[in-house]
Formats: sequence, C-alpha cells, structure tokens
Amino acid sequence: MGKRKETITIYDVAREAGVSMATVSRVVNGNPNVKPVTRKKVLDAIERMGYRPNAVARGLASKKTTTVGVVIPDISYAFFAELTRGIEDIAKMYHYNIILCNSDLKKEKELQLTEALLEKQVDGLLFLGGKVTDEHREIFNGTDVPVVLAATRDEAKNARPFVTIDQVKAAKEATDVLIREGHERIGFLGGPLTDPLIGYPRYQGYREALEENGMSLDEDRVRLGNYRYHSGYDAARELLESEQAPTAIFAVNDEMAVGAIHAVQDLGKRVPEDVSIIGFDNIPLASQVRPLLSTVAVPMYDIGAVAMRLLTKYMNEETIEEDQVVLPYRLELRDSTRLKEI
Amino acid sequence: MGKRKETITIYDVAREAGVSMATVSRVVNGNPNVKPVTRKKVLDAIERMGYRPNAVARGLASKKTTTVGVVIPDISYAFFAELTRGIEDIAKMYHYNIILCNSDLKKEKELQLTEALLEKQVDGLLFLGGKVTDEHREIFNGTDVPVVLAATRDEAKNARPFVTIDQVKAAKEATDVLIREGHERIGFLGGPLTDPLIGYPRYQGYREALEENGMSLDEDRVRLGNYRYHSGYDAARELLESEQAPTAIFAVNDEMAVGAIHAVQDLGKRVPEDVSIIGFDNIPLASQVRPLLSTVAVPMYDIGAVAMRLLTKYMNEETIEEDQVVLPYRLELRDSTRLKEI
DNA sequence: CTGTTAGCGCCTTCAT
DNA sequence: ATGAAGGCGCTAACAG
Repeated sequence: MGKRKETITIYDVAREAGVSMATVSRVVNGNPNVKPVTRKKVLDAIERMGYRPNAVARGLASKKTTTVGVVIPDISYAFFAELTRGIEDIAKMYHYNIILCNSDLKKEKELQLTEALLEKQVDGLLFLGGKVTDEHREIFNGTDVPVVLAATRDEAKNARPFVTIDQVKAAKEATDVLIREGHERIGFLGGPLTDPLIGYPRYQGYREALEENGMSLDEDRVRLGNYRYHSGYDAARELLESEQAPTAIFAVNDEMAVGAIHAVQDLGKRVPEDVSIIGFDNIPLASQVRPLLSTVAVPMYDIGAVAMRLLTKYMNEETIEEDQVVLPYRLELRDSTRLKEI
Repeated sequence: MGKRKETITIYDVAREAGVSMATVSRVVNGNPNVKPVTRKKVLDAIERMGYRPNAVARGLASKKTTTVGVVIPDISYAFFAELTRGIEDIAKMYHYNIILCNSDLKKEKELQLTEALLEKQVDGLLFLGGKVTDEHREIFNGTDVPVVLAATRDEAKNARPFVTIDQVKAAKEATDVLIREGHERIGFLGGPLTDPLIGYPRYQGYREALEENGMSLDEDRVRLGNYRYHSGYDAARELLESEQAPTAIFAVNDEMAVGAIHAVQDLGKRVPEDVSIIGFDNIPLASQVRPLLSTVAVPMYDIGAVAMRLLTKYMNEETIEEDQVVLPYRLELRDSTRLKEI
C-alpha cells in the first residue's frame, strides 16, 4: 500500500519537454543561455510533472550544499536564541539553510558535531560560544570550509575570523556605573572563571574597574554561579546576608541579575534604593522585570547576522576587509540603578 | 595560495588499505561482515589519511540524509526555543541533524521552506505551530517524507500525526481556578481569534469555563494582543482602568500574563490580593517574576521530544501505535493566584 | 568475507 | 543555444 511516489528526475523532465537534461539543468539554475521558447517548454514540463530538484544530487555534482552548520551552546538560552535568529535571517537572505547543533559547551560534543557538519559538506560553519582549543583549531585548519566564530574569539595567531564585543571593556563600564553611584561595596555575580569567553573577561572588567578607582577587590564579595536565574538568586542572597553586605551588585548576565533583584526584594529591601543592580546582555527578561534592569545591551541579533554575513563573504570568496569584528555595545540604564547617564 | 586540500575519497582509502571500496564502505558503516584484520587495515588507512566520509554522496546513493527539517514560527520565542531543544536532543540521540527554519507563522514562508526542505531530501519533517491549510496538505501528501506536527494539529480527515496538548481544556481549567477563587469579573488577554492553534482554542476554553459556571462572557473584558509582554501590559492596563475592572485575569500565555502583573503593580495594586492572574505555557519567565506566576505548565520540551521520536518511528517504518499524541499539561499554581490547589 | 559493477540525480565542460 | 558524456563519492546488490 502507499504507492511510493516514483521520484521524477531532471531526465524525465527533459524527455517530457523534448530537450536534453543539460537544458533542463540550465533553466532550473537560471542560466541565461536558453532560448525563451525552450525555457517555457521546460518550465511547463516541470510544472506539469511536479518536478522537484534534488539538492543532494546537486550538492554532489556542484560541491555546494547551500547549507551552513551552526554549533551553539544551547538554543534554549535567550541569548543564543536571539543570536540564532540573526544568523537564520541572513542565511535565508543569501539562500542558505542552517543545520543547528547544541553543544552544551562540551568540548567533545563541539568537536564531534563539527566533524559531523563537515561530513555533511556544509559550505560554511558558525561556531558559537565555546572555547577554541588546539583540537578545534586542528579541525578548522584541516578543512577548506570557512569557519567564523560568533560571540567568542580565538586569541591564537592565525586565528579564525570572529564577531563579538569587547567583554572586558563592557564589564568595566558596567562596574563603573556602580562606582560612580558612590558605592564602596560592590558585589560580583559571575560565572566560572575558567570560562574564557564570559566568566573570566567579565570578571576581569569588574576587577579593572575597581582597581582603576583605587578600590580593592574583596574576594568575599565575589560569588560564582552558572549564569542561571537561581544561581544568581542564591548567590545574591548569600552576599546580602553577609556582614558588610554590598550596596550594589554587578551580575555578568541578566538572568543572574534578575535573580539578584528578587533576592534583594525577598529580603525586604529595595532596588535600587537599597541595592543597585546591573546586568549584562539585555535579553527580553531585562525589560520584563520590576524594576526594569539596567544592563549592558549586547547586540545579540547583530552578532549572529554579522557573523553570517561575514561567512557568506568567505563562501563567495569575496574580499574581506575586516575579519575580526568587534561590535559596539551600549549601556542601557534603566531602573535597577540610580544613575541615569554616564 | 591556500592549496586546496584535495578531497580524499573512499577509493583512496581502499587503495591505501589494499582492499576494495566496498570493504571500506562496510567498515565505515559498521557492517559486521568484515574480518577483524581487514577492518583494522582499513581503519588505519582512514586514520592515516584523515579520511572523512562525504555524507552528501552517501545521501545520494542511499537515499537517506539523516537530516530532518524543522519549520518553526520563531526560535527567539522561549516557547519554541525550548521545544526545539527537545527536538534536537532526540534527533541527536537517533543520529539525525536538524535544519531549522523560522516561518514567522507566514503561510507563504512555511510553504516555501517546506519545499526547500524537501528539495534537500530531508528524511522527515517537523512542522510547528502554524495553521495547516489545503496548500500545506497538498505538499505534505505529495511526498513520501513523513511529516509530524508539533504544538499544532490538523483536524482534517486523513490528517497528519501530531503531538500537542488539549488547549481548550487547559484554558478552561485555568479559568476555572479564577472562578473558584470567587471572582465574578474575569478578564481575558488573548491572541488573534483567527489563530486556530492558540488564540482561538484558548479563548474557547475561557468562554466555556464561564458558561459552564453560569457566568456571562462580557466582551468588554476581552482584550486581544500579539502574545508579547508589551501587548499584555497595555491590554491589562486598559482592562484595569475601565469601569467594572476585572479582579482576575487569564492571559493565554506567560509573557502577556507577566505584562499584566506589572500593569497591576504599576497601578499601585497588588497581585494576587487585588487582582489574580494566571498565565499559560510555563516558560522560564514564569518563575522569574514576583509574584511567581501561576500558569498552565505545558511540556514544551516533551512536545518536541515526543514529536521527534514519533518522526523517527515513521522514518524507520516502525509500527506506530499512537499517531496523534495529546500530552498532559499541569496547573502550576504559584503566587499570582490565591488558590493553591484545585 | 570481499570484490565488481551499476547506478543515485545532477552539473559541467566540450562539442556542435 | 543545445546536446553528449563524464564524473561527483558512495551504497547496494550480486557474484564469488
């Protein structure tokens, strides 16, 4: 039962239209070297037979799949979901499809997924958010497929092109806001310091800000979490219940920052009257909380879009003027801090 | 410059290992019919030459791409991002990759993307969240590629398999919570009534709940938005500033519900003391707001996972016992309503 | 257990 | 402007 739809090929169309398959191929691919009448004949035959080109066969013959691979930590993070939207929009614009893979930031998964993507003959690869190790480089360098890093970077020489923001500087400016508000005890809610992409650089920015303002970094005011709301909540709660509790908190991402807001509130205090809080990223949540969260607005969508655009340039072998793009961020001072401008 | 890495094929490996390509193919595909020593020879050659199988060629020859297409409204919605995570996890488990496409719920895009995915010879297709029209059915029925609907359904005869929840019933139960709290003026924050997947059924549930409890549906207490936070905020604000303002609100999704919470608070009132609010979906935001949002917990991840699992069964031609899956939901009563159990 | 031989459906010179 | 023919790299019978 369920009679298999016998696949109809370019050859069938050719026969039906009374031309050669080369001609059919030409009209399908928009080659101008086809007489209008011939083209019409072919188009009609295609229409009549319901012909659907086989992209796999085309890929094998042409060595192009119009597909790019995207290795991402976790699509369920608002940050990466937004970024992916930027990628996909630009990909669509250039007629590429994306194969999406979640790596959970696990090196082994990243490597394995990258391999799988290359086997699938993707025309390009977007690598998001993971640390680039020698093993990564070995794979990246061992292929002609262009690779662009997004929301991460590789400091190594001969590094891959990337699109990101200046994490340290942004973190420093965020901390500066708190300093200028006059706070002397500024808490820090971070991620793993072993994370070279977010955790460490944002910590570094915090530290530099304090140091440049002659303030000492007190380890007791540093708490490390996993970037999630609850870890932010818990860490902030600890901080606030300690002696010498901070009067301001810089959280390295918005989820943790919102957790901190609620920790403050649950303790019967107020933001920003009692404790100022600033986050990082500017995910939708930041403007869906009371008070509205002050934060570093990271152009998530743009990072994805620009990275994808850059990748298309490599795939088309266009000349690249700028292969290491540092996008601007912006301080978005809302209601969880008192300072309204800097 | 940039000497092209000459692609090394199964044929090269065969020569290097001193066997035929068929044998190489066998070891690459884990065919047991290979003598251990031979296998080792081949494996060594593969290792030595850095051979990477070409999945496109394999796809053409085997007519399987181990790739499934996913048409989704918008990956940047928490709801769909979560669902996609479920899809991808199960896909990975069964060694499939997913090609992700955002449709923005536009019919034309959905159709065009579906076509493109079929051209790419995906082994299966997951269609999320859009309304299924005759044009969709025409494409779906015109191919042997199995199609599973997720978070949507098609009432038509000979319909596609689907995985979803009972929207009407869930909406009714959510409204019931408010009714049992004794509210007589229950506002409704909905989506377009022309949306047959969310907007209409959830409205219907609201209406049925009222009717079954002998309450009349007052159109003045119905506000329609676009599912986003701000539209929820604005609509709730209108509702609350009207005469005969509702004392409880059912919002058809969490974003709007949280908008409503803030509208109430910005008006100087309290949730749930002055106004009870219940949402729908249980996205992370629901537990990242104060008060914690009571809502209908939809198993987003599971919908994706189950749909993908179902699809694998079709792709493997396993026998399907249940092709129309209605997953259970759960009322998650937190702090934005007063009733704690039902 | 291993090798041979056809394709899979299409693109792409190269002729005509 | 069109056709003929040779791959693209691999799988899948079918022999042996």
